[in-house]
Amino acid sequence: MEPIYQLQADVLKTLAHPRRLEMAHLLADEPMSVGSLAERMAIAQPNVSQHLALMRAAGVVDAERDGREIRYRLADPDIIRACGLMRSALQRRLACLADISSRPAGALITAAAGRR
Amino acid sequence: MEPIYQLQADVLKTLAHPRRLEMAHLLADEPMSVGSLAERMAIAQPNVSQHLALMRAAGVVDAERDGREIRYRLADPDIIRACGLMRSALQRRLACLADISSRPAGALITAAAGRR
DNA sequence: GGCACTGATGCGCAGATGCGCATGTATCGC
DNA sequence: GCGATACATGCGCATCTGCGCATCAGTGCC
Repeated sequence: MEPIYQLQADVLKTLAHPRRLEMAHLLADEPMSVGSLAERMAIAQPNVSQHLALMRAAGVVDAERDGREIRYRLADPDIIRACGLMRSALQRRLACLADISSRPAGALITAAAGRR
Repeated sequence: MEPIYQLQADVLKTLAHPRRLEMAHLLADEPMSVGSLAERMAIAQPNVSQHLALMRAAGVVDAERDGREIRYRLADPDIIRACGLMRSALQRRLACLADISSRPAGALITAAAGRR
């Protein structure tokens, strides 16, 4: 199997979590400290730290110490750009769904069931 | 939390597996039956079937019966296009790495993070 | 109907994930 | 050095995944 699939799967797995996705989104706007992220997202600091450690290991974000804070930022904007494209596609799909919401689901998002 | 993050996380999670990624890649080239996929990828048919079921539930692929075969194809090429963009970005990173060093493959990701 | 073929599903197990919680570690001001 | 601040890490637990295996279900052909 092409190694690129394994690498990409690792990166995707890292991004495949709502909170990490939101983190990436926030960090795309501006670099931020762990505490700021925890506050903005209203979740526990150790949890934020763990997610960031994963993203760091996958090369999605970079960390840099700044005084007693540690500022995280996106390591590769291209990756998150691709993410943004996907999000657009999904939003089109959501809009389309909302448009004809009374339809035998079929192809479109059984995950729409996921839309809670 | 924005619901779009949950939806996208579900799709990403579906794609975050080397085999499913390869499947998506193969299906992007041409629609294919379960058996063909199993043969091309040299993995067991039930395994292929399970992966396809997941991708189908996430709306990544569509299924259509054709005689006694069932042909799968990509449901939303845009999503896989975004995937392709990400892959390009990662390949650039790989190339950059190969340029610099001959490290053990396991260190690739973190090394890549370090290199940027 | 009977049979071969194609694909789906159920089961069990080993390994991975996400989280809360408590605790460890590095930096700054005094 | 000491305390406070800002993150990281280890642990335990409930849950989820991926896989092999055996088996079930739908279709076409005789």
